[in-house]
Amino acid sequence: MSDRSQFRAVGLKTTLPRLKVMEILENSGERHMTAEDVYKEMLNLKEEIGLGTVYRVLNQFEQAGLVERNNFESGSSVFEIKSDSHHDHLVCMKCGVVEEFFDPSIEAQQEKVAKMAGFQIAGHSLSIYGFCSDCQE
Amino acid sequence: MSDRSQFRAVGLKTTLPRLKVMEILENSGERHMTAEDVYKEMLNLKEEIGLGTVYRVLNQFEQAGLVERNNFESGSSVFEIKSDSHHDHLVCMKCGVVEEFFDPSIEAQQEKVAKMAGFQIAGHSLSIYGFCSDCQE
DNA sequence: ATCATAATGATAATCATTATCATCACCATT
DNA sequence: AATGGTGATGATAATGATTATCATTATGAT
Ligand SMILES: [Mn+2]
Ligand SMILES: [Mn+2]
Ligand SMILES: [Zn+2]
Ligand SMILES: [Zn+2]
Repeated sequence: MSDRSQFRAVGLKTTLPRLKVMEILENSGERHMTAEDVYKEMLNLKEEIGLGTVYRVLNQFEQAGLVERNNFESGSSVFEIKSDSHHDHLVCMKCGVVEEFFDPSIEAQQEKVAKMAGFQIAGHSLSIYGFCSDCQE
Repeated sequence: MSDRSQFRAVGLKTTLPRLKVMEILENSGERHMTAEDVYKEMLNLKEEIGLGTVYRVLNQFEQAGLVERNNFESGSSVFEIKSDSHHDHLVCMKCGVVEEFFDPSIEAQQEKVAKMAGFQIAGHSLSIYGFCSDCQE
């Protein structure tokens, strides 16, 4: 479906800033961008936008379930288009590259752990920090 | 060993602020405190200290391996005395209670995932968010 | 085309945290 | 025990990320 109809579906007006932010998230090589990243890319593309609008729009997209926020220990949130399938992350502490993975047995064990503790799971965040193959030694 | 000798072992002078911060981390019921939490508790106990000093000292303790920092998605870091054994966390999204767990099979799977991706693991952060047994319905 | 309403952007404000720096306290040495 | 060099402290200002405000503007239903 088009961004236009996506927006309509979640009750957000179709505006140029929203279209542009979504377009950047979809087309930029980076799958995990900070608000600042999006803003700078916007300027690159000669688009006018306020940084505050980028933050506001990203929050709305998150609320609406269109994007996902992740907090790697970098000080600022990163956003990515929300896909139908869940995944967790491997983060390189040198070059910053982020790899995604999904491990069914880890997911299953989390359920068990939560049940054991009497917790009703709403979500989880698993980030493995280390050095990617290009950044060792 | 005493805090005094712990400090000496990592090259930190034994000062009143450091002793007090460590004491609060050891004796407060809360196992996961923000810098602000520590600061307020300090004031409760009628101790003079600057908030900046709390931040500084907590960072030094972290650097020295005496305390551990965790970033639950709350906006501010929480600190706890570093224990010899690693653990991960279950965080209640309503009352904020934090439970700790250790699951060997999850730990082992993480190693496999990292190996598969060519990553050399340095650490990881797993937080399960949900509702504790007291906060459901 | 009109118009109520939602959205934008410039700006100020907030929040957590860190940097500065003059003063002070710890502790090895005398 | 007194001294002195160096590390530590606390008041304050600064920073970085993010959010709030609000007058102006754009959207979309009519
Ligand atoms: Mn991802
Ligand atoms: Mn813990
Ligand atoms: Zn790397
Ligand atoms: Zn609870």
